Amino acid sequence: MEISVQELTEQLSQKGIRPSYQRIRVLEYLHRKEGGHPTAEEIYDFLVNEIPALSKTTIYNTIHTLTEAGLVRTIHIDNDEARYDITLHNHGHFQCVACGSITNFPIDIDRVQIDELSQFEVREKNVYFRGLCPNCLNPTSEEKELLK
Amino acid sequence: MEISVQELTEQLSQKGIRPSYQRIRVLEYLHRKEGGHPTAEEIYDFLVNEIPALSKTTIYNTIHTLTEAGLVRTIHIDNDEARYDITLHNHGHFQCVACGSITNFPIDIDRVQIDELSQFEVREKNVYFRGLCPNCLNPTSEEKELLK
DNA sequence: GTTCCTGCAAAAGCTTTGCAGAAGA
DNA sequence: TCTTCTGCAAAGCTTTTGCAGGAAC
Repeated sequence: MEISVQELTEQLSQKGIRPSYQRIRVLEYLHRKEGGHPTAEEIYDFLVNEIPALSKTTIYNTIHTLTEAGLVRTIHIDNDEARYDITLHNHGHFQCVACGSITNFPIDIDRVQIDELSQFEVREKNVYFRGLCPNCLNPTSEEKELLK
Repeated sequence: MEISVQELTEQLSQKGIRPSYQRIRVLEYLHRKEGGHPTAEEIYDFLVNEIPALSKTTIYNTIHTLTEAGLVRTIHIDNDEARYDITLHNHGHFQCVACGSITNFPIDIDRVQIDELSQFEVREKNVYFRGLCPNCLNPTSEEKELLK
């Protein structure tokens, strides 16, 4: 389901964020790539085609703003690059250690209450699994060639 | 409970890792700091006192070796620095967004099975919560002074 | 003798910071 | 006019890489 520019503008305004063109485009990109966990680089590479003067600094600025507002979630699953996604609940991230791909999976973590954390204010819950994805477990004969 | 050098040596040998002095000391440090989630810097700063010629490269080399062997777990809870700990099961990590401290909490994640991941080989499960720790939620009057 | 390990120096690469100009209220 | 935002350039920092000397087997 496409989200309209108007809806995005409202989302930003409701959070007290000035709906600049760059911010709308970043947010729109993340909505379209929902579950795709793009890196800052990927967001930049795509948007710079439409906004030639775009700076990577703006990507970082924007992501920080959106993250603080709770519209975007930052994923630190490995050490290479941070990844970003619009905020979704009740799902975890699986990263393949071979190909690096990230897959969402449902997990009912939002309902989990930890007695030992009763004195803590939990604002964000992340579940990261790592291992091998089906593709890397059973590569096709063609893929096996490439891996040689 | 202290772990002896002999036990550490055996742990390494069993994994096919040559039990060099540096590796034993790193592993020993992580055992002593169990649940303390030290950074590479902290490990280095402590051990360089006893091994003056120690290099940070060796810390990284050693950590990688120990991680691959499954003796150590790497924690990427934020973007600043990786943190390391000896492998423990069934616990999650809570990081305070104010003071940065990391607290372990028990969570029965190892038993969790996700139907959607039946085709995946899950090797590692991490649970990261973020929020405010009790100390930062209710700072003492003295601490409030410091924050001004 | 050969393989593995350590550590120095330098490089790599993501992210942040400083700052000036532009845009918006 | 004053605040906020963007983007260029440079810096910051953790981690990795190349390589040579040394240790272990």
